Amino acid sequence: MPELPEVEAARRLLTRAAVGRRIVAVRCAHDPIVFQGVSPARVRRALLGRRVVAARRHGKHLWLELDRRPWPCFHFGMAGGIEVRGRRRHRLVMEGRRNHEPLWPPRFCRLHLVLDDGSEVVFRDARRLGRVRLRHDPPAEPPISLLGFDALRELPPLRRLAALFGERAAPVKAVLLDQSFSAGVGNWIADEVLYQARIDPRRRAHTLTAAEIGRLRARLRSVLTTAVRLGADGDRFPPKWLFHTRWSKRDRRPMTVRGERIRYLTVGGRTTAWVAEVQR
DNA sequence: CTCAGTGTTCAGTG
DNA sequence: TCACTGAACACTGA
Repeated sequence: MPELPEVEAARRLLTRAAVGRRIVAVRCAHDPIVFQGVSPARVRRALLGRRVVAARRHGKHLWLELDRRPWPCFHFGMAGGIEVRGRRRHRLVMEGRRNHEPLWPPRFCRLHLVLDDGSEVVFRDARRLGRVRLRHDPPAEPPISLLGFDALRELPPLRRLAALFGERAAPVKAVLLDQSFSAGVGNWIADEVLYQARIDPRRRAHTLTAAEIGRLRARLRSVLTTAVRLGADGDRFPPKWLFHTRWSKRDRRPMTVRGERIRYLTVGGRTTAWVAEVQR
């Protein structure tokens, strides 16, 4: 379920588990879709024996900086994630594992790394919408070079953000979802931020007032920092968040905890939850 | 059984 | 050029 907070949680997990470690074994599925045409042999050659220097992220893209290039770059698609098994303890980030599923490596494992302290790192992706690429200079190469500002670390100052919105006629939600605009914002974050900022998701971006953009910016920052602080664990998100309606969408009358009726429509090709009485 | 989905890309349309 | 639509990808869970 990967948007920026989940990818950031995975980055922090990798930082703890893998940075400073050497890769002593590599198991790689033969999957030209997930691996973007790169053969398992090439992946092995790139990773085996390397030391991990850092784990980096931009938007929803994550990569490992190694002591020699190329470096592996990950995108989680709709259902991908990183799992780590420490020497002693199981650690599980993204995908909820079914109860009583003792499997290791986990189902849908695409890439399996063993590190020199005995811990293991797995990239898993049930739907195969995720990607693993090898890059010599990730920030300078696509797809990462095509991304806009990282919505967590690089949120532009109000004036600049207003100027960027001023150039766009598309619905504000579509603009937020555009990764070449704000990298890392996905469907639930866009809905959450627009709800909290009280802005109708269909509003054309260039019609937003300075006050509205100010609210949008403040809510984007607070939603992201809160979600990251809570380890991207939706169960711990504040009860007032619209996010929780994701799980009750099939209710006859989905409501927020404030008793607001939630409506659904399609904006930017995506299902959009919103509250008509609040968002203008 | 059917259908939508926390994402992206591409072809086709207006 | 911009913006939108639908399809495709492959699987899960409601």
